[in-house]
This record gives sequence, C-alpha cells and structure tokens, in this order.
Amino acid sequence: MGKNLTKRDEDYSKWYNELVVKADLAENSGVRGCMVIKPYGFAIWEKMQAALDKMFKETGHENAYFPLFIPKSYLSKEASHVEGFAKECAVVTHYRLKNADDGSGIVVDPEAKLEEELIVRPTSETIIWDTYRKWIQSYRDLPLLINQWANVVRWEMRTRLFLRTAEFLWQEGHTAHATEKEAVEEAEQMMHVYADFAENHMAVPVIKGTKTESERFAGAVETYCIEALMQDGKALQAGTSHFLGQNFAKAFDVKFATREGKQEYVWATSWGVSTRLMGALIMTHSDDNGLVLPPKLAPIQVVIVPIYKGLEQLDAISQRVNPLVEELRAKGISVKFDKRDTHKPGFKFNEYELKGVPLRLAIGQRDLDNGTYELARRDTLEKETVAGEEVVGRIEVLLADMQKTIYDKALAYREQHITQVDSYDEFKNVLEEKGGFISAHWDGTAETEERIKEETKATIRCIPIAVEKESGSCMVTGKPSQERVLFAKAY
RNA sequence: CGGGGUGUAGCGUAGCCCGGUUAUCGCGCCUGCUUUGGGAGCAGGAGGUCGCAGGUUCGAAUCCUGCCACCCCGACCA
Repeated sequence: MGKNLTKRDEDYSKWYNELVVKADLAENSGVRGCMVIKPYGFAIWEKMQAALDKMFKETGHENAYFPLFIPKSYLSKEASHVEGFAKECAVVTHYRLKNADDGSGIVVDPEAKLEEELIVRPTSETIIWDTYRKWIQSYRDLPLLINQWANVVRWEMRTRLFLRTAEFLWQEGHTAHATEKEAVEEAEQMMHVYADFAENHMAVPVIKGTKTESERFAGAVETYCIEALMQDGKALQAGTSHFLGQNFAKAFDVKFATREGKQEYVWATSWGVSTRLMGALIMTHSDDNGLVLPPKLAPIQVVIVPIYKGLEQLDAISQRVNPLVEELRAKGISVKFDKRDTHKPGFKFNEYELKGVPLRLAIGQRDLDNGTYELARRDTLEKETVAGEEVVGRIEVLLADMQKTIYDKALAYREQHITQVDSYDEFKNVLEEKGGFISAHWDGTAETEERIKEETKATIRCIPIAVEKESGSCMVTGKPSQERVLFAKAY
C-alpha cells in the first residue's frame, strides 16, 4: 500500500492536510471553514489546555465566562479595534424561523428582526470591558486577572485545518491594572508563559519579540508574540500578548479611585493562544510516517502491541502485560494495551506511528520465552530489546529523552534557518532559496515594511527581545537602523 | 470578492472531448477459511439522487443554462 503521506517537498500544504486527517485529528465539517476536531485530536488539545490552565493559575489568574454574542454598538467603541475586526464578523440579525408561505421550507421570519444586531465574538475585549466597568471602582479591586476558555468566530476568506478556521477554540486573558508598569509587566509575563509552554511542553522552540505597528493587534499599544518556524521554512505566530494601554478603559469608561482619591483610567492587557498551536505542533515535529508527539502532550504515551496466535497465547501475554500496565499507570504514564484481534500487529505498528504515540512495546512468544520486550521510539524509529525487569525504567528514560530530542532537533533546524543578511538582493535570494527567518536591518517605517511585503511576501515577524542591539542601515533604503528585525514568510 | 480547477459508493478515481447494454477500477466495508515479529491471502458479497435545478434529445454522468459546494493562487488573517 505504500506510504501514508505524500512527500512534503512536493506539496507541504497537501502533506499537512493529509497528516491531520489520517492521524485522526480533525477534518473539514462541510460547514464553511469550520472543522470537526476528532477525539484523538481533542485529547491532545485537552492536555495542552490543562497545562496552560495550570500555568495561568500559578500566575494568579482565574477563569470566567462571557457571552458569545456582542451587541454591535460595543464593537464600535474602540476605533482601531472595530477597524481590525469589522471585515470578518458573523452577524445575527434575526431570532426566529418560520414555515415559508409557499411551502418551500423554513425561512427567516422577517418579523423577527433584531433591533440591534448581535456579533458573534471574534474576540471578547468589548464585552469584557463593558463588564469590567461594573466590577472596578477602587484600586482595591485591582489587579483583575481573568482568563476565559471559549470559541470565537472570524469570517476569514481562506481557511485551513487548525491554522485558520472560521470558528476556533482558544483562551483569552483580560487583565486590568492600576499602573502602566504593572500592565506592561503582565503582558510580558504572559509572553514568557507562552514561550515556556511552547518549549517545555510542545517541544517547539519559539522566538520572543514585539510586533511592528502594522502587525500589532487592533487596539493595542504593544503586541508581544512568540514565533515558531515550521519545517517548510515558513513562520507561524504561535501566541500573542498585548499591552492595551488605556484604550479600552477610555472606550468603555472604566475608572478607579486611587489611594489618593483621584479617578483614573485602568491599564489593560489581553493575551491568547488557540487551537492553532495544534498546527504548530504538527508542522514542527511530524515526518512522512505521520505525527510525532512530545511525550508530555501525547494522549497515549506507551502502546503495547501483543503478537499472538490464538487466545491461549494472548492470555499468556496478558498475564505478563497486565501488571506492567498497572505499574506504568501508577507512575502517571498513559498506556494502551491494544488487544484487538481484528488487526494484525503490522497494521497496528503503522497506525500508532501515524498517530505519533511516543513509545511502542511489542511482546510475542519470543519475548515470553526470553523475558523481554521490544521497545520502539517514534522520533528515531529505533528498536531495542529490553529485559522485563528493566522495561519500566527504560520507558521513563526514553520518554524524557524524546521530549528533549525532538526539541533539540527543532531548535537545530531553526538555528540553521536564521540567516543574517545585509542587502536586499541577498534577502530575496535567501527567502527564495532557503526560507526561514531572515535577520536584517530595517529603517523602522511602515512604508518600507509594506514595500518589502508587496515585493517578497515576507513580513516582519517580530523585533526580537533576546538579541543584542546593533546599529546599521536599512537593507532597502539605507537609512539608519538601531537593531535587526526578523523577517519571514508566514502562515 | 477577482483568477484557475474539481464535484461519479465511506475514501481515491475511469468514463465526459465524440450522448446509446446492467457506470470502471483500487482502498475500505460484510461473510467464510487460512493467517498474525512491519499496513495479510484466497473465495464470495453488500454499497450509487453520477453536486443541485432546469433545458435539448427517442435516449444525458456525457451537450446547454443557472445555481451550490470544495480545493489552489491573490486580497484578509490567531
């Protein structure tokens, strides 16, 4: 039957789509731009959610839930915010259906037109800040540190499984602070939390930075972001954290009484990551045999495949395997013992590779005789024979090692794909031939940024935080520049 | 919304230009036997509004008109 997946160098886009579908993560729903996340895919999302939620709580945040519908008038209160989102909103105009007079079926009842249309939230700043006005009176009410897990809708022209769907799941944090300094620190902190999650749980190396003005979130004063590099050399924005200044406080009239008794507007942040992270996870680690999952996020960490003829042999294998399953579970390792007799072992091997299960333990008559197991790791596809008494320890070692190995591999790839250039010709050449991030000088103007985007399709992914400032001259205009910025083609 | 492409069984497809038996093939599915250490073999079987609606014709998957959906490239974007 051959390979499961097309070779990525032929068409990365097709490769990605097939991988998502065949690894049983998600599929197109048939509803415009929306996707069905299947149980296996959702199990990964749940693990991501749990780890993120824990990190949010450790940094003092609480969860709450706000409405799906936002009155149209709310959205227009912050000028740049409405400008950014107006073009991609789903709008509820009616609240009732009826049978058509001519019997042709169900139609929208024109009598049931809403006085004011409701917007299906593309993000929740407006409705949340309208609520915060009622919750905040005094400096004693601050800071207000709230997160919401929700779905949002953005009517994008073109959609793609996990990377850009019309409806997507995410979390959005919305905080209010008494001082500018505290709000900036919050926004920066959340960027670090996201980077920590990406690198230590997803094993996806990211670059922390700030966005240029034109790439900034609609309504933000500063946007912090984490940028990841995919295997085809394109960048993916994996998470953003915004310092919103007093823009929303002013738009929604959220003031508080200071210690001194003065009325002041509060300072705000918002930050979010979405199911797009699943896309980052898939495109960072996967190979042509399928998904490769970091052990920390794998719904199944170890799969045990028995190789047997007849029920008698299966019983003998089960007797050996059952205590092992218990022992591994007691250590918090998720194990699946796949006893199905409807599929052959070879089929199962391929199936679990496609699904990215980190470790596979095979046991047959040979192992029963020798007291061994065959242990195979997904990232390198290496197999080894392990003695029964050593297998638990070996599994623990390999799980930890795989988490590190796939991170190191992704990091090495990224480091090889950050190219420093000093001329525009070189820039275009590297972009075409090699891809990846390009570190270059830029004069700081939106005009030059726009020109580069039009001519090359590359955008400034971020102004990185962790690098030394270095003065130079813009590769396009030759004007002075204080620091290098990172360009790339992006998803 | 512009440019291009595709809609035939759960999935992938042949047939369409040049209308004519019962719509092709593979995967998958069901039954039986044999198999089981890397996607099993053989035999038999089930499964179809040919995207939708009109039109032309003795006759339409095939020709014409309209519509819809999806994919790719732009514009837009987490």
